[in-house]
Formats: sequence, structure tokens, C-alpha cells
Amino acid sequence: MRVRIEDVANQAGVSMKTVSRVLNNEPGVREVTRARVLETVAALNYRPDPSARSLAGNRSYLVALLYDNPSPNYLMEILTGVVEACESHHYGMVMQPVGYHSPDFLDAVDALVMASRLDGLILTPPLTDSAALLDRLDQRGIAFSCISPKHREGRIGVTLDEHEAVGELMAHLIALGHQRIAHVRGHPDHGASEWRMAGYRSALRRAGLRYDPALVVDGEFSFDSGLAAGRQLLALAERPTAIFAANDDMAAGVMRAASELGLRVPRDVSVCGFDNTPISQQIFPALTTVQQPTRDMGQVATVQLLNAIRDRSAGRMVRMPYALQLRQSTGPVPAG
Amino acid sequence: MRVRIEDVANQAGVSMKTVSRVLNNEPGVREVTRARVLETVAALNYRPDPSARSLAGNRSYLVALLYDNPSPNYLMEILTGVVEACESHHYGMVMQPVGYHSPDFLDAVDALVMASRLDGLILTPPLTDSAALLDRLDQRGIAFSCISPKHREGRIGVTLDEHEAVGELMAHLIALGHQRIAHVRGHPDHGASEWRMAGYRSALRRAGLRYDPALVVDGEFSFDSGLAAGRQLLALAERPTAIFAANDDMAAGVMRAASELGLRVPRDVSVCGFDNTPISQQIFPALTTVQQPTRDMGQVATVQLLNAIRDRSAGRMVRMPYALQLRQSTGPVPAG
DNA sequence: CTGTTAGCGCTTTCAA
DNA sequence: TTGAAAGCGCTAACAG
Repeated sequence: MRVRIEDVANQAGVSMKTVSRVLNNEPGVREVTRARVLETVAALNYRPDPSARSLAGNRSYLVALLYDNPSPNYLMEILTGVVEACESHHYGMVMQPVGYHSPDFLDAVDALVMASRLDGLILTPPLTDSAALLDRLDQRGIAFSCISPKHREGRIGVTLDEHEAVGELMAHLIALGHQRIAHVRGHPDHGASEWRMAGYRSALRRAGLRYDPALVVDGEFSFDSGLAAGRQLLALAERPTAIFAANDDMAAGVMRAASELGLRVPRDVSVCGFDNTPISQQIFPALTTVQQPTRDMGQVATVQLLNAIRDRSAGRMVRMPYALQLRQSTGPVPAG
Repeated sequence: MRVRIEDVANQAGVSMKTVSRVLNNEPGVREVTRARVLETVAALNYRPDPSARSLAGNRSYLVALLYDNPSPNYLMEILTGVVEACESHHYGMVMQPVGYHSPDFLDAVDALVMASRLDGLILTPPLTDSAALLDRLDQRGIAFSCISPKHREGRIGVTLDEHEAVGELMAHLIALGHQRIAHVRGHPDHGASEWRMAGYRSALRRAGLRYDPALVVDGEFSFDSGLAAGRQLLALAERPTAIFAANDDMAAGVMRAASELGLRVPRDVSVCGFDNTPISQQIFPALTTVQQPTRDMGQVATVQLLNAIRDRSAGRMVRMPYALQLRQSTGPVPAG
């Protein structure tokens, strides 16, 4: 037979409500009583029944991680952080793919929240950039936390100063003597694409280098789009001496394009990416890139969400650190 | 205010219990009554409250996907299939990393099942191969479904005939004239490593080729282990003319080792992998490999689990199809 | 600081 | 074939 709160109460010589108070960290229990209850809970190995708790408490102790077609590596890292945070706060987590482009995706999210009675949501890019979604959630009064959202004002979650990170990466290239630096943009749905592009432009400006639209090509964060972009850029009459791709997958595509054309990296052209995914160390030469603390970002975003669930005025937007990874794919500008 | 089962009952002019019967597909309701109830449910947009349902019904309508440190690509594919199946059966899913090697992992799984009152589990490799875990779950009477387990007898889930798939892959190499074929083994914790090794040996035997232990090197499914294995194999005095790595990541490592040594693939050495992960198309030349229907495997494993939850004698072990992907990394044996 | 009582929304049991 | 009543295990509201 399962141990119930009543058993704990009897054993500890208190009322059910007192046990409940202790378990939920509510105030108004003497320290000795609290200790005695906790002892009994441990002795009986009591675990509250989540359904009963949810039904009576009118909340689910469940959050959902919403995503749309992200990179598996990225999502797994985020997930790991989210799971850690949920575990330590005795919350459950469900995952929900959300078709960002499907016409009724707002209603699908609504239905999901209603049906599962979710207490809160964690949004990953590019969902974090859907004004329609964020507005709808606000309107419904649902707590949510954003990972790397385009607009941070009044939101809770985590961000990374990508603009600044790109600035450092570009400074590295410029210090190596590069003046014709190209950029492969990311998928237009992602705020990250804009920040990385903006970081690229400001870095050029700061260094007094001219912005040349011919050196900027659209990609969509995939290897293939990087390959196509690389072919295009490296076929230019005035070839760039360095290429900054908005993520590692595209940078790998660019490096493949270079090798197709018989160009050596970094002797003939330097290449760098962003994200520090496993591929950055599996290609040759290893890729210069920027590392995000992705797992921690999931963790922190979740903690902020749980804070906000407890107290609507609590969660905040946390800035996370990044770290340049200087490796062998970038080198001095070719002579001549 | 939320619509409750009572509202539906009143509106439809029946009792709560009848609505409940209809919603749970229980027998003993006249067809007209059933139709009327369903109509009302739709009209009122009624969604049963999962907590109340679980509390009263003494089950959670929740399954968990258990994993330990798998490849992110693989897990994401499985996850997608699992989510699909859960969604269409109105089940929830939670994900749980499980430290396979941690000494108390059995108790951790127990605690998880108890605390969340899970109705069933989906196990991914290598958890599927832990006899201790499977025994414990049997003993506790918890339903579970296995993806690619080492032992299939009496279990439910999905498998793939990897032995046969490797046989076809090897036949392809042998048809190209290769006689010195090496093998890079997978991580010893995974049943897949054994099947792929066994497939390798039977294929050699079938072709009348000698099994040479010097041509078999241990790996652990990672790029780096493939790189190390490749260096070792390609430094052999009598170099193999083809290398079958037990997965794509290791095959990519082998190809890098070849290029370090100035060897060309497939002119000097043929390489093939297993799994058809994205990397197989991102390396050059593209990798010959075997495709598993991973997403479908997650889907089918989940459906079998849900069957078993409903009726303990229901779930079965389903054999899934595979498909050879012949690409450019394999070619005729070098002359001489 | 602590306890009592009345539900939460559903399913189960048993009766009609 | 259908319904009424009694909980499931917990928390909220209120009382002491």
C-alpha cells in the first residue's frame, strides 16, 4: 500500500495540513515540528502523489519545453539543463515540438497548455521571436521563459551578448590582417541571424573597413546552405580572405567549398563559425568559433521560469557568458 | 470557468458516468447515446483534467523515455517518433536521463516510476541491454518497451536485423573485390556493437575470407575513437583495403586518419559506416552506410508500449526495415 | 503556530 | 444499458 500524507501525519503526531506545509516550504511551522515531519517523511519514504497534488492545488507542477526544428545538438544541451533544473525543483517536464509555420500553431499551443494544465513554458529559438506567440501567452497569463529571444525587454529567460561575441571574433580576424571579410547569414527566422549580422557590421565599422554587400550571402544554418554560400563567395573575382559563417554547420559547408576549389584553410582563406558544436572539432582544420554555455542556459532559463511561476514578479533576464575558441581554421591574411 | 464532465453530462442529458464511459471507449453505451455525448464534448470543447483522471483512475497517462548519453541525432529522431505516438494516443511523455553506470541507477529508476506514477517506460540503447534493469522492471510489474535490445525474447519493442544489414554492406565491399576488410567495433556497452561484429564475421566466413584479429580494433562510437582506430589500422604493414566502422561518427574519424596519412578514399581505401546520420553526407566523399528508420522505431516502440499498458499480453517485438545507402566512400579494391 | 473541513474533477463500485 | 454515491490524495479556506 502506498504511503499517504495522512500516514505521515499520524506517525509524526501532527495534522495533514502541517505535513503539507512542511513539504511545500510554507511558513508558520515551528522548527522542531518541521524537523520531526521531515524525519517521518524520510522514515516512511513518503512521496506526494503528483495527481492529487495537482488536482487539489490547481496546478500541474509541469512545464513544457517548446521547440521547432532546432539542431539536435543544441536542443539536447538545452534539454539537459532544463531536466536538471526541473529535477532539483521537483517539477516535471514535457517536450513539445511546435510547427512554427503551421497556420494554427497558436491554437495548438493554447490547446496544449489547457489540456495538460501546464504551469509554464520554456521557449527556444526561433519560437522566442514569434511576437504572435509571446503576445498570446501574455494574454492568457501563462508564465514562460525565453532562451535567446530577439527582444528582451520585459521578458524572462537567458541571453548571450552575441553582438559582442561576434565583435571579438571579427577583431581576431582583423588583427590577423584580414580586410575582405565575408559573412554567411543564418536563417532569417532566428534573431541570432540579425545579431550576428549586426555584430559583423559594427566590427567592420569600428575597424574602418568598408561594408560590401557582395560579401554577405544568405544561408539558413545548414551545412548545405553554407556549401552554396561558400561556392558563391569563393568564386568572386575579388575573393574574401576570411569568411565568418553564422554557425558551425555553415562554416563546415564553406570549408568544403574551399576544398572543392583547391583552396587551403587557413592558408588561402580563413573560416570561422559560431556555437562550438561537435562538428567544429571534427572538420579539418578545427574551426575557430564561439562557445555558448548551452546547457547552463537551459538550466538558468528553467530556474527563472520556476521563480516566475511562484511569484509573477520574480523571474528575470539573465545574461550568460560566452567564450571564443581560437583554433586552426583562422590564420594570417595571405600575402599579396 | 473550465468545462467539467458534469457540464457535459447535463448538457447531453446523461450521467457523468456515461460520459466517462464514452470518453474511455468502454462498452455498454448505446450508439445513439455515445454519439450524442461525443457531440456535446465537441460543442463544449471539453478536455478531461489529467490530474483528476489520474487520481481517480490510479494511473498517470504518462510514459517516460529513458536514455543514457546517446547521440543527440539518434535521440532526437527517436523522440520525435515517441512524441507523435503519445500525442495521438493522448498520453504524456517525460524524458529522463539515466546514469547507466551510476551504482544506484536501479533505485533511481524505481524512485522515478514511483514518484511520477509512470504507466510505462521506453528504453533506448544501451539501457535496453542492462539485464539488471529489465529484471527489476519485470519484478516491479512496470510495462516497458525496448528499442534495439540485445535480447528480444519475451520483450516488446522494435529491432532491426543489424546482422543481416551488415551482411549486405560487407557483400557490397566483397563484390568490389576487397579481401582485407577491417572493422572498428562500437562501444562495448551496446548490443549493436556485438551484432555488427557478428555480421562482419559471418560475412567473412560466407565469402571464404580469413578472419584476422589484427584487422579488428575497439572503438566507442565516437569520432575520436574512429580516428585512433583508423590511424592504427592504416599504419599496418599489410594495410586493409576497406574499413567497416560500426557507426558513421567513427567512419568519419577513419576517413580523417586516411587523409592525415595522404591516403585517398575510396581510391586507396574504402570506408563505410552505419546509421546514416547527417555527418555521412557532410564528409567528403559521402559515406556508404545503412539507414535505420529511427523515427518510426520510436513511434512503433511507443505504440507497442501503450498496447501493453492497456493489456499486458498485447505488445510485441516488431522487426523494422533497413536500407543500404551506397555512396562515394566505397569503391573497387586498389590494383596491386 | 496548528488543525478541521470541504472540495478539486474524475473513476469506481454497486445498484437500478 | 444507465446512474448515484463514494472516494482517489492532496491543498485551500477558515477556525482555533
